[in-house]
Amino acid sequence: MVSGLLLTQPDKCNTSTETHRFSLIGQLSPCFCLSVAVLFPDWAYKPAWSPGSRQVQLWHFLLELLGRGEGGAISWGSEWGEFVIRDPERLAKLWGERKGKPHMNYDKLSRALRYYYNKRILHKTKGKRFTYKFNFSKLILVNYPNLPTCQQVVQPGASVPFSLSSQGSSLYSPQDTAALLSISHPLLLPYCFPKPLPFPQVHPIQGRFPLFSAPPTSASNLSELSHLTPFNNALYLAQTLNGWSTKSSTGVFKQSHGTGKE
DNA sequence: TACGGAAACG
DNA sequence: CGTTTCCGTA
Repeated sequence: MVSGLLLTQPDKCNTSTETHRFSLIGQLSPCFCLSVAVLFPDWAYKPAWSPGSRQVQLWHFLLELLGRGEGGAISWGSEWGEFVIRDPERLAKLWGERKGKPHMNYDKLSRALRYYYNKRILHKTKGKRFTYKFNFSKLILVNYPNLPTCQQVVQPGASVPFSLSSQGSSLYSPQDTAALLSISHPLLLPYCFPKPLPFPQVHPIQGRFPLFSAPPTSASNLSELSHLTPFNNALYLAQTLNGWSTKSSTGVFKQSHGTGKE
């Protein structure tokens, strides 16, 4: 399933300059009753706000707003990972404030969103106005050491990456729904903030989870994986490589599988 | 409303 | 590099 791929060790080491698109990590937590090695894309791994380093990226910001159910400006859509920008200009203003760009507007923000298409972070939900979708479909959370139990992970009523309102929730008891969600899409954990957080402060996750403080920097060999201490690596996101069929309809696939441009 | 090239910026 | 800015095009 995941053999034969370029691997990186998600801790520290900065010797190699090798490019790495995916990183590999240990095993799923026993919580998921599985034991598999999984890959995750670097975009999903990059820390939101490392102490001294990286700036907030737009998708971090979006997840933050979505996670704390900020309301008005943006909210989850009906499908998994889908979100709707309810007030584009307000969202742009918030983003502008965060980035210190007072002249931010939706035109510019949406350009930034469009740059995510090729990076596979987002794609557009066609036909639905102001509606985009995160590439969460194949994301998996693994190896979450401080993970209490599945039930505690996502509480009923917590913000999840799709709206619970109409569908599904009637089928399950709140507890079941919570457990179900945490299993099927645990990725959202870090973004399900119990309360609004002031951004540059210590992320509640950050202290506990190395993932959010130490970006992956180098490549390592499969053999080195044996040195990986599962419990040092806290929260991992994974994506299978064959996921993701976005632009099939239009047929215009710009930079995909070795097909030269032009 | 949405897309994407191009240039510029920090 | 990840946008920001601007703009022609559909």
